[in-house]
Amino acid sequence: MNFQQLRSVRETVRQGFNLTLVADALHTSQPGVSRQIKELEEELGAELFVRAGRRFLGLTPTGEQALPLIERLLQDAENLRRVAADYAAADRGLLTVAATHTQARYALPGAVRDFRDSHPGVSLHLQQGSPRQIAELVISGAADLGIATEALAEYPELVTLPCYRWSHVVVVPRGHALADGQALTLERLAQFPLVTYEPGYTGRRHIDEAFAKAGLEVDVVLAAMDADVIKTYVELGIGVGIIASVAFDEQRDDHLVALDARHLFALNTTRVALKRGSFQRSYVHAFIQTFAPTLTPALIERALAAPAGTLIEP
Amino acid sequence: MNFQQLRSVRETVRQGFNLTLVADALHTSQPGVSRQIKELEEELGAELFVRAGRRFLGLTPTGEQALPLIERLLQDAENLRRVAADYAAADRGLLTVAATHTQARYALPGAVRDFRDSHPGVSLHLQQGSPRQIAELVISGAADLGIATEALAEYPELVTLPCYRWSHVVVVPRGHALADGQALTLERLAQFPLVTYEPGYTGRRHIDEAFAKAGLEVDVVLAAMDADVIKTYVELGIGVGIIASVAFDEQRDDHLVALDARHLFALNTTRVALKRGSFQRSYVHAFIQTFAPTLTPALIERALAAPAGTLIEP
DNA sequence: TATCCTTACGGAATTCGTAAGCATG
DNA sequence: CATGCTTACGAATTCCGTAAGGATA
Repeated sequence: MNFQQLRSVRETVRQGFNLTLVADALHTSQPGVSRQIKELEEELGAELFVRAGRRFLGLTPTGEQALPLIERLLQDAENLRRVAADYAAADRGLLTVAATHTQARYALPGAVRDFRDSHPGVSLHLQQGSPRQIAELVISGAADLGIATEALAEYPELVTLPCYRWSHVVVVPRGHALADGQALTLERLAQFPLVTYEPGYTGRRHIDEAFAKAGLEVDVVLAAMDADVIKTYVELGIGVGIIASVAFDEQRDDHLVALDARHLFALNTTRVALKRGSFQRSYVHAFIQTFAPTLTPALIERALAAPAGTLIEP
Repeated sequence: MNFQQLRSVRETVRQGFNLTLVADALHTSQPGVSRQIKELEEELGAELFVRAGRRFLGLTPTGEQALPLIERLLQDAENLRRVAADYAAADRGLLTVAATHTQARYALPGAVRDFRDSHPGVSLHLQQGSPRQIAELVISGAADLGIATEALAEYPELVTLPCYRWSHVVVVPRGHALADGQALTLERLAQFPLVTYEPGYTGRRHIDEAFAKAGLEVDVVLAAMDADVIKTYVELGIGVGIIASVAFDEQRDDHLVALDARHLFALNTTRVALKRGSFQRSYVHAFIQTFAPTLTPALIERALAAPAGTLIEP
């Protein structure tokens, strides 16, 4: 039994049981992968994969039970490397953060600046994507941590912890009818065409839920993945914008007016996600605590070690 | 990184940092072990062992943190083999039970007979030893499970579960002064020379505690590791015996009289011990449930997966 | 017939044990 | 000077990629 065999098995599942893709992903030859799997199965004395002739179709019951062990073996091998790397040079390395546009653009800059000052030896990579892409990046190990408001908590492979809560604001051009000082209600809002986030992004779910609960039909004339795009179209008069409050900047956005909307839409919680069972290097802890001071290393380590389903929060 | 390197590290710790002993234990050459460790340290970029010149003295902080990961890696490799073996031939294999003499002689025979009938393909090895030896056998992997009344719960590497409770009896030759029908008390007992178990065996702790609590000095003229020896000397008139109630057989021991002593000494709990984090083959679960029907596979698996310190009992 | 896995083969790299060397209590 | 780890070296094994083969949708 060796790690290359285990990697081949894990990657075969990840790549949907296509050994050719596995070989590409592992930067090796396809017959090599074929051999790795065959030799592991021979050593174990049991087949891990269901085959139809020469095609791989899925996992056998043995494979189903073996896969979590294989995942943990490879995770622990990675953890071991991290432990050593952390002792060898605690303040040098690579930190890959996966975040949504909103986080990367509005929430992270402060933490990134502070972290770069305190950890000049760590090179920081910022990956952007949808919440689900972020989750996959963290699960696959391509990113050390993910930050998003949606979806992350749905993945049992991830440990998520709350960073901060925020609400939406409504943005309109100066002089817009909604900016008349009267109370903002869902009913009034629903009378205008709206410009807001794509479904699955940045609290869009809470927006839809609020209107649905009030029995209101709304006209979303334009949906975008980030607040910059939304604000641009609001400035053009296309409709009324609904964006995260952090995404509004009094000075930069002085053509617009922001109207508090926390009484209209449920509060959102932005969460950080780490791969369950992973060991995190000290600078990863440092970064998270810079971003969300309540998330101490001890708390995070406890959450990482807990089995799926356990609730550990500050 | 490969498993042989990890095995070398684990064994080096187990063998007290003597590579020559490690080589023997792993059935390889001493320079081989030396190389495995060196290459792993080179790959990790950190030293795991503290050296004084050419001698190994102990673990570095890196090594201290790495060791639990290495242990779990090797355990999971073993677990993977067991999963596969169980699917390949669930009813064939080797079951090694480590137990004290008392358990092996008086408690286990029924379970062993039933298990042999139901699992003819499993060859059963019975290892005997002191509770601490039993614990070490299970921790090292030389035994699948351990059964004893003492000490097992002290090892964080083990998961222990209660099998049954029992009390002591006092045994005397027929016609002995204590067999006069009057109530048995610690005070009366303390007037006679005693023959009982060695310290650390079969509830001896509760015997000592009872006398100590009553402020009584006792004269243990002979201590033995098993009830057969004790009974033999009681028959010879050397003293009054205190043994586990299961160890008294009305018919076989008809030269002796057993006097109930459950009001004198605290109840004892015999426990089964498994290595924490291990996967157990189905016949191991079958054996345990034959011995202690309350210990279901689901319960045991939950206990095995729990971190040290968690209490999971029926 | 294109896709996908297995088998065959040969060179390269790795592995491992023996023998010799060296430091230390 | 005996113990215990490292280094050196050569043989054996293992590993891996290329090329060819066979099954299936």
